[in-house]
Amino acid sequence: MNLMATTWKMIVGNSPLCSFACNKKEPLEPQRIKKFGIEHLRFRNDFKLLDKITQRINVSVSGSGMTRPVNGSEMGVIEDTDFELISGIIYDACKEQGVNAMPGLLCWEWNLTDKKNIVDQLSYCSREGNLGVGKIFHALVIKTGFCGDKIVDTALVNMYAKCGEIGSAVKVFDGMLSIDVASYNCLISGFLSNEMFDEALGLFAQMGVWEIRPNHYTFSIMISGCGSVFAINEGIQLHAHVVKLQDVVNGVVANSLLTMYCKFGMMENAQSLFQSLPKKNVVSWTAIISGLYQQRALEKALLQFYLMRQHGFEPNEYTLTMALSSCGGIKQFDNGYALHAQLVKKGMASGAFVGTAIVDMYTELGQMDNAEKQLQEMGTIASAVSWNALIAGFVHNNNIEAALKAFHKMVLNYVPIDEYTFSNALKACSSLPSLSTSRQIHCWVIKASSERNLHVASSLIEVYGKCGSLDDAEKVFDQISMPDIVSWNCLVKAYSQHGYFEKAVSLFKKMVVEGVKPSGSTFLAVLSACSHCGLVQEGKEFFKSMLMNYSVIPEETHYCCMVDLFSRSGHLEDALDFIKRLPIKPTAPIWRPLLAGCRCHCDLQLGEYVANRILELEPDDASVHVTLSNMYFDVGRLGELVKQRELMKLKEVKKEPGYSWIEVKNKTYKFFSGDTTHPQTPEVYDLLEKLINDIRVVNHASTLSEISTPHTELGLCNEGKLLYHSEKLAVCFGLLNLPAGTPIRIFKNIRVCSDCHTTMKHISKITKHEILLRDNYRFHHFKQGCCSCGDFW
DNA sequence: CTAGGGTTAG
Repeated sequence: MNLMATTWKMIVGNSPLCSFACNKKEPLEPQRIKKFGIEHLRFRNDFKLLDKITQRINVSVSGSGMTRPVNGSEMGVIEDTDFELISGIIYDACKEQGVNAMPGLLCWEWNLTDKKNIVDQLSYCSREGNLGVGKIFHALVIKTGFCGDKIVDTALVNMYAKCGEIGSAVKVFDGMLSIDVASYNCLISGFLSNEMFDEALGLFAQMGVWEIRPNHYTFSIMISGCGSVFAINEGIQLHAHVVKLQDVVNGVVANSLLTMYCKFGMMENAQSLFQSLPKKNVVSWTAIISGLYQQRALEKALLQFYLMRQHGFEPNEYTLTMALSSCGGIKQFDNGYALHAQLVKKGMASGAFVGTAIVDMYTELGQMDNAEKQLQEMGTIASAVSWNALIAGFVHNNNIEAALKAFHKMVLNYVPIDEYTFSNALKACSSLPSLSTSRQIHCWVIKASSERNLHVASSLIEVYGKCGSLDDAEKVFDQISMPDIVSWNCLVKAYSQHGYFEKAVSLFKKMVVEGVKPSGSTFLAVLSACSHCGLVQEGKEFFKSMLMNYSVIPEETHYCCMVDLFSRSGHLEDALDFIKRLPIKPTAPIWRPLLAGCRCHCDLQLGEYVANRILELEPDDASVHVTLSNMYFDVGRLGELVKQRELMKLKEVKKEPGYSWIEVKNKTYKFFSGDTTHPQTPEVYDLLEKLINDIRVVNHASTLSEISTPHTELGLCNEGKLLYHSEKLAVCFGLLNLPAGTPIRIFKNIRVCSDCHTTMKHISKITKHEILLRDNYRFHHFKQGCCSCGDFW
């Protein structure tokens, strides 16, 4: 206990929870006692099952050997000979409820007149959460006249509380003839597990009124409840309380305090409490490891794990999963392997939880082969969670094909699909992006009634946004009852990505009105819309309002967006000025949009300056040389162009992600993606043109991007630039400076003049227009003339 | 009647 005794006294003195010890009132009033009989009888009408059973129970009329249906006044008077009959009925009812193996019921050795047996059965129902059977036993309790017995009634309270029928628990509790601390504990625990913290607190305070002293059970329950609902004040008061009543300080209470502080994130308190524990057990160690783990203090968690082992405690499944996950999180390859090896040795590696944690660890370490192998080794033990971890791993590691394959395999293996699966699979689709696959999954989502799950809905909005199906995105959004910040952001982003600045802003305003505070991502979306629409003034105002009106602190990405806003619109000096006045040291990603702006607006001098700044920060960045070489090409300085290309090649070779591939008819062609306006191999052009229907555009590590029809779109690209154009074919990359993963659109028969392919605006217009006109992905055929120069729009 | 605890998604 790290606080001074006086502090505790102070807290105790002020605590409303500490009143019980001094607040003496009358014991139970007589009315309460009278009431109880009626209360219990009322249950008969409350429960269908109870009715059913009372109808079916025949009671022999004493001495006559005849039976007739029981009536109300005879409740509770059953003769011994009827118990076998009742047992049979209960057995049948249990079977109806799908309970085949009620312990004790099958062996028929128990006696229904035995109170202990009934209590045992009720506790069994509590543990299993089997309300139906519990109610049958309640009926039996009434029949046998055990109601009114303190222990039986307490067991009933417990049963209803644990089965989630808290109202009935309260009823039984209110009807109890005499109440002791155990009954209170059961109901308090029931309130807490049904998320009724205030009621639990009230009941706890009420104990004092009846002069019932809380015991260590009570404290454990209450303290753990405080931890779950983040009731810091109450928790500390209870701690004070426990210190005051030294007789209740035991290991269990101390452990619950420990856990509570961990849940509050008050790790210093937890640590000092932990140090002061004379007898630490596995629970204490687990609590502290878990606390550190949840604070994402993974090194510390791992250290604690090793300390635990040094102190001779055997780690269990729980500690092991946390240890594995920590190794993954902080990329401790060696420790991860060592743990895995030990687990294999102990035969624990294929356990459901530990096994999944191993899968997850390998995905975090980027070793998807090992992750997949582990999943295979788990065989049928592998749960939906294990599969989800694998799929998410593939998505994170940008292997979309493998992610979808794993999803498919999951389905083939009859692993139940859940909301995590949907979310992961949709994420994979949005990386392609593939509208047809997304729609298929959406159907599935609807069938599984998961469309209101926030994660799934947001994934759907995202994927429809990526595919350009803004109507669908909006429809999904409208179905959400309580959209949260992420769902809002997805929708704002969808509109922003497609250049609907006004719509994005009106959504922004709407979310503010509806009381959702915009986040960094919201501003990113809005700023990027400004940037692509050339709205410099609006962008500047939004940027200003971030911190001033919404207290969102701008981050690197926002700075990039602002630089892009200035650069794209030709305000190169403003961009430079903005960078120079940043509160942080400018990074390469902040400089890059300015370099792109220099190219578009033909400022070679500034371009060279910016290029050097980027190369200072990231000497291996080949794309800088690509841009520079193109700029030299533009002004005809071929000597320098060649120099840059040489530099570029040297670096690109080292940096594989600098390449993309185009796969045509199973042949793969490499091309440069650093700057997509860079001339490609003529061979690639020819094939593109000839085999447009077969095109597969592939980027970076992924090996497959599905193109379902020639007019759907997919692909990944950094910058929205015209990749290639001719009279017959134009491939536009992305929607202008959008993140990797933005769709590539393929247009046929577009006439574009050869000058304007460098201007961003025109592509944005093509894209926007195409989307506006899109009707089941039909092409839009452009008229004669250039959209940029010919004032087509 | 009581304490503890892990893995997956937007």
